[in-house]
Amino acid sequence: MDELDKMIWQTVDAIPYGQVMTYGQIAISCGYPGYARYVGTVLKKLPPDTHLPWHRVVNAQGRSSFPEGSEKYREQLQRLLAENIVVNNGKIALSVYQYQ
DNA sequence: AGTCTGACGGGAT
DNA sequence: TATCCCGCCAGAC
Repeated sequence: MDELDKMIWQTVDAIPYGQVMTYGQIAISCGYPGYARYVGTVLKKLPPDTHLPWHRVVNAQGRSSFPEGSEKYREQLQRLLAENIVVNNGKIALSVYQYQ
């Protein structure tokens, strides 16, 4: 799955500022439908100091997949807000911010 | 080989 | 809208 890992990195790296993509959507665009969970495991392996915009990846419900209240959860929302993305009660309007 | 664990998703209720 | 439940898939044991 090393090739897939690279494709996922590239896909995430290509998400424009101010927009987001879902795990499942990334898996599909990489040619691996059904690999949403794997996208998550790949992002989890990223080094803490990565430059990849991992915060632009949310789940199909338009929410952060980190436990509410956790450090990562707050960091992701903070980064999204910094990109002028509106977050209502932890929810992001995919109809507005999802990158196609 | 069997079981459990996730940064998941979708359908049923 | 909110749970709940089940299918999904690689990886760690």
